[in-house]
Amino acid sequence: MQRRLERDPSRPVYVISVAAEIVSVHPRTLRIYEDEGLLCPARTPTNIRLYSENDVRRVLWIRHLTRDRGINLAGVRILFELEERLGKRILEALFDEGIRESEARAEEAVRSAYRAGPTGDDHGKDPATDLASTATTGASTPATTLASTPATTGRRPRQ
Amino acid sequence: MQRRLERDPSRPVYVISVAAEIVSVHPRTLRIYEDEGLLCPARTPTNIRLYSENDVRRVLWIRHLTRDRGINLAGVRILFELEERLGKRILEALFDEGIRESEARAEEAVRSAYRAGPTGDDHGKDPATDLASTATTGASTPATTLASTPATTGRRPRQ
DNA sequence: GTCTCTTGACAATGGCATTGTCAGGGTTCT
DNA sequence: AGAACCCTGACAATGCCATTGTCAAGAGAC
Repeated sequence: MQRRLERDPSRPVYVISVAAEIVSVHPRTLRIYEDEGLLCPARTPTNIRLYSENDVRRVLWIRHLTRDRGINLAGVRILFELEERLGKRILEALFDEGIRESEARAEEAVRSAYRAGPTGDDHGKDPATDLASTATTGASTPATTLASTPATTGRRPRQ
Repeated sequence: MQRRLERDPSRPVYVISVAAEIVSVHPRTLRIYEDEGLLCPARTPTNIRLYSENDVRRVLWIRHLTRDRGINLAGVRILFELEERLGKRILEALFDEGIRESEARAEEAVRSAYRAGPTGDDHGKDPATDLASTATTGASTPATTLASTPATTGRRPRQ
């Protein structure tokens, strides 16, 4: 049993309050992102959201695009759509600094979350063991920086 | 002397009031688009804006993206930037209906403007004859639907 | 000389993003 | 059982953005 598996970035581990704290947003905001089709965290069999490290990265991307670049959620959705359809790497090529920055912040955030889990870091057994896999996560998630759960592929709540 | 030249879509012909009427926006809006770096119409030697058919198309694209798709100007700017850097054709591939629609509307608008010029359609000699070419228009404009004046290449007023 | 254009500024309107809260009900863990 | 968290859905406040509109002072076009 290798430790590598526990660090799988596509593995859903964070409950919404933890994820929200990691990326410094209100849980409400994460739900909104999901409603907008920008995010699609896994769910437990009992319907509780679980965010992976990739999900966290994705959220940080959204924050970068909206807060730093002034793009609204509709624009972010289009960009993610483009990323998906045109073999990824589109945003990377364009916003190198942005990526580096976002990546660094993600590293930092996740790391600090590992160090001290103030709310519910280790609340019992591994939440990822009994995963629903209900979401549209196609078991793939090959991309490096973005990717994770391609919410844009699944249902599109809003056009 | 062929009529073709007079229909060159990259040829700056419309003064701001005419262009604004063609695309059904306030002249103020066109100036804002320019300030935002989304548009870069040519200028006469005396500094008066002249919009080409491609410029008009570009504005219709902006309107489509903002009004129909809900994307804000920052998002539009990013998309145009991507179009430029990644060999064009990006938005086309993604929004086929959108393009068709926009194109149709542009055709319609320009055509109707040709039929009846209410404000100042043929106000004297050809405005394009004494063109400044001051703008960043690189004499190229090879792309079909979008292109025209790649404002994103020039000065970037706002980051 | 009159009309339109230029820039720059200010303002009003409506819409979006984010945060926040409340209610009613389910889940997890002690 | 009880506490703490999650779920959905709704409502509201705040602040920012997009668009339209106007005014002023100056210059170009006919």
